[in-house]
Amino acid sequence: MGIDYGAAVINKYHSYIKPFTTIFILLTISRFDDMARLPSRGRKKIQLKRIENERERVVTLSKRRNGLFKKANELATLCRVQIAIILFSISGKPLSFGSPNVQSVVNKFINSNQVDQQRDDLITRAVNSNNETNIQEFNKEFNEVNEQLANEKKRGQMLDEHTKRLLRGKTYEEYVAIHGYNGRMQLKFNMEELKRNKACTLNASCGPSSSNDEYEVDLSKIGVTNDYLNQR
Amino acid sequence: MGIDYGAAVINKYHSYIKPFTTIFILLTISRFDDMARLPSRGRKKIQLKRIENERERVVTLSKRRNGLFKKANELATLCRVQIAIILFSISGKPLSFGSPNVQSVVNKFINSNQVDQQRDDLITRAVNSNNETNIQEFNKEFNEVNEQLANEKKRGQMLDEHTKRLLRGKTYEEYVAIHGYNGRMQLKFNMEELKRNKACTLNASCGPSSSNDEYEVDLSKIGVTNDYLNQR
DNA sequence: CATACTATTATTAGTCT
DNA sequence: TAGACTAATAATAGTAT
Repeated sequence: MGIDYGAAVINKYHSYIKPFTTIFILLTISRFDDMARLPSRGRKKIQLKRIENERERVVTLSKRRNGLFKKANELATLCRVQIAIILFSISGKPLSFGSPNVQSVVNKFINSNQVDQQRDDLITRAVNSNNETNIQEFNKEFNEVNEQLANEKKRGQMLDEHTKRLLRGKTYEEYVAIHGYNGRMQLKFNMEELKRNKACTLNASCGPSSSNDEYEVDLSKIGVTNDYLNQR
Repeated sequence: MGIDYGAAVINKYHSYIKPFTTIFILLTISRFDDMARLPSRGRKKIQLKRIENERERVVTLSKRRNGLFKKANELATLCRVQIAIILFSISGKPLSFGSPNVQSVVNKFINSNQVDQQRDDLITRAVNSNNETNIQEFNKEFNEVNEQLANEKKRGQMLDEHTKRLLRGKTYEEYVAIHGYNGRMQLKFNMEELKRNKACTLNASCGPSSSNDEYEVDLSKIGVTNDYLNQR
């Protein structure tokens, strides 16, 4: 941010600017046509209260729900915790997220709160129909990473082969194993020498939980409003 | 951001700068002492995988849990929707957030699902019956592949460095570009010669590296998918 | 409905207390 | 375990498609 337009570079590297210095900056700006015309349409601060316009409210719900579920997934991944979110849209639709799934988390929660077991069956069956962790999305990401891995491996092999050529058919690891390595490798290399020497020509195919006490979060300290707190 | 330090004002109001204009800016900077001395200790990007260090993991859980609950409260307030979050901490403690409260949201969820189930019981059950196992296995496998990728990249870097040493500071690609390569590299190499020559001593950085090589996986869309939305 | 864009605001990783 | 702090990264309001 700010890097694009000359002056911002100063901002990025401000820590290198000496104190009490006067600086002259010559800025030549070209092709600012679009920017000169652009109105300010970035994010704006909003009040933490119900959004009156319904269209806006629906869009905000959609966006923020996605953000919330994403955060929940990150939390589950980073900290390996079980988490479930259930919410109802404006039109009353139930939406949920669960890691590993809503059912198990809700069950565990109810059991830990010693709620009667009769409900358990209901929840188990009901939540089964709303497991929202998305396998297809996982598949996609998984495949992407796999592809990256394949590319890296290919590159590694290429480098391996190249190194082998240089080390007379041995891998770097093999070379080190044979010639010893005490944290400092005494290798000498002269490329001209190497190129003059015709005796050894190498080619490309060279072979070688158990607590029941519920934890209360102090909502007032994380920015949850008093109004909300009073509702409880 | 960036407004405080003079230069950034330019950035903020860049939309008012006329096209094809040459501008002289006189910037007088004072009291940059602190900034000049400050080390970089801001936020850093992290990988979306389990945090291995337990201390770190617990702190992250605490911080992000607060952030998540705050977001949930904002969503409930802005859009007037009912929402419940249940999560279990690393030690197994149940933590929850509910607006208006967890129990009512869970109950409503159960009831609405009972109705739904009468309609598409068979299909949803069939689709979801094995979700938990699949997701867990996927997570595991995904992380494994990610780890492999990290290792391969690290190995690639190591080989790169090694190759550079052999090729007098050039990468394999650079060397090929300079000396040509027609599918068969005519390289000569004499190891004895190499070992006798003492002019060039190479350092060993071969052990388990602690370098933060960054491999980036964009998981931004997990849990925020069309498929998810279409299921409703 | 979702998505793309951009300039903002919001969150948070790392560190220290 | 919980705050404070800072410099980053991440989310998103408003807009258009």
